Amino acid sequence: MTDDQHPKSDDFAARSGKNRPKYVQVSDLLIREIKAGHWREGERLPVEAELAVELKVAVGTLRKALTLLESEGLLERRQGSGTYVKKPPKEAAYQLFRLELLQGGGTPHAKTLAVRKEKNSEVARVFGVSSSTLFWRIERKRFLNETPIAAEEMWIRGSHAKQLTAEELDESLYRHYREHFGFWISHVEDRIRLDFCTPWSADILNKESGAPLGWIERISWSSQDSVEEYSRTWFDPDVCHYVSRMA
Amino acid sequence: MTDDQHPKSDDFAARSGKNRPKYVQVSDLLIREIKAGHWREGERLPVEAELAVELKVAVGTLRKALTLLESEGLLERRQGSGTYVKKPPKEAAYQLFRLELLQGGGTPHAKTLAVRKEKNSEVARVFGVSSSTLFWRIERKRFLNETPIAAEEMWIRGSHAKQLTAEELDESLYRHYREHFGFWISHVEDRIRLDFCTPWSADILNKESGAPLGWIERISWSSQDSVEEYSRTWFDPDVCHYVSRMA
DNA sequence: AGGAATTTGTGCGTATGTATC
DNA sequence: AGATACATACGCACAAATTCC
Repeated sequence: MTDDQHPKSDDFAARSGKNRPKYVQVSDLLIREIKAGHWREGERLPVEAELAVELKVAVGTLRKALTLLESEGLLERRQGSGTYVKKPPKEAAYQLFRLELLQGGGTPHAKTLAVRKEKNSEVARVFGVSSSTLFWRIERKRFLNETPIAAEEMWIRGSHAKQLTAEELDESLYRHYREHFGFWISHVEDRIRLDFCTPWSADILNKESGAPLGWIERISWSSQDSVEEYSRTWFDPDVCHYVSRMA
Repeated sequence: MTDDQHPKSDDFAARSGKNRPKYVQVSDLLIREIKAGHWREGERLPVEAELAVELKVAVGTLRKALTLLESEGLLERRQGSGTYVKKPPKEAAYQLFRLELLQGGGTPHAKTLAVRKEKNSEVARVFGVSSSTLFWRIERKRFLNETPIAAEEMWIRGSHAKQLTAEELDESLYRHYREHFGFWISHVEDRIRLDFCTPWSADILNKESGAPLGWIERISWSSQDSVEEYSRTWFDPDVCHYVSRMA
């Protein structure tokens, strides 16, 4: 870290074309260190006093950077204990799942029905790649408290795995992505429409063909803002509904 | 503000049974001042140095309190200018509206059909009040780009107005609440289900009775976490869909 | 247009409280 | 109980943005 109190031409500022405050530069530096694997998930960082000396900044400045990173979810700070690299949320497996039983709640659960590699020009358009690109297509049946509630098909980039079978896929695909493919979903966009039972969904949901269904089309992005998943979920409106909270 | 650096028995701590940090006490104090109308919306607060002296805290401590209040959306701080009491967002009229045309987008627009005062025990339960409480019930027709897309009925507390007619209600009820009733909606929860055209909704949406419809049940809270609105929206799935983004 | 005054933002350093180990 | 580590609090100097003349 450069020691000019109000930097005007250090490395980062020069590259980014901006005059970023020193505490932001420090936080950027720490982000790079963490992503480069300098500290592992869950590992404790050096204590503030040490790190401040090492980076040649005042403790207060370092603290501001650490606080910023904590607010962004990359670090966890515990008084009396230390500052830790935060693990991607383990319990967040179903954090982005928005279906609930009509009476409220329910524990999500999924069963993989089929996995195959294929091309799909419509899906390729969503991902913004060439229509000859191969995707993994995964079909699943979803439950809340053992009640079948939805049929689902999803696509991810074929490049993530050479082989992929139903057996090796986790309950939570999001966790599988993180632990086996090295990325994780940070935000999604859902469109909820109305559709009708096809023979496929009727079979899975045990409904008569042609009955009305809720239909969720989801695009999922990684924290780098790249599209990493596209999915379609047909849910049975007799047993569940979609819940959305916003501020 | 008490001047013990690490307060152990000031007014607030005594009342709350906790030892709150001084900067939190300061922010609590400022919240009370603002709510009491000591400073109006948009008005500038005294400069940091003055306010710090007045409250008998260090400037840094005051700054931490002000930063906290800014993060909570009560204040706005502008370098070189001052610290201002934030006005509730004007442009947020349709911020919480989540229906879009199937092809995407569309400008929201609403027409009030009927307004009347009535009791409704089901609605009273949502508000958490006695079932004999009177509510205003407002029926509206919603459009996107002049296309009729939804029929809506909503309830608000009867106590907000003695009289209320369709003519005096704004396009945006949320704005009307803010400007005439003195509260505003800060967060909502939607449940999206499937329903079918009733004679009423069929008439408004120009559909045949019994056709499937999307159904949104919404509970809206003010920033004080009190339920202030309950609404039901039936939307035509042939022309629009519900969109939800989350991180 | 431009410079001075004002006001918040950044940065430094230190002392002490409080939670954890 | 003692050592360690983060949290709070104080105060000062200067930068940057805004305002005003």
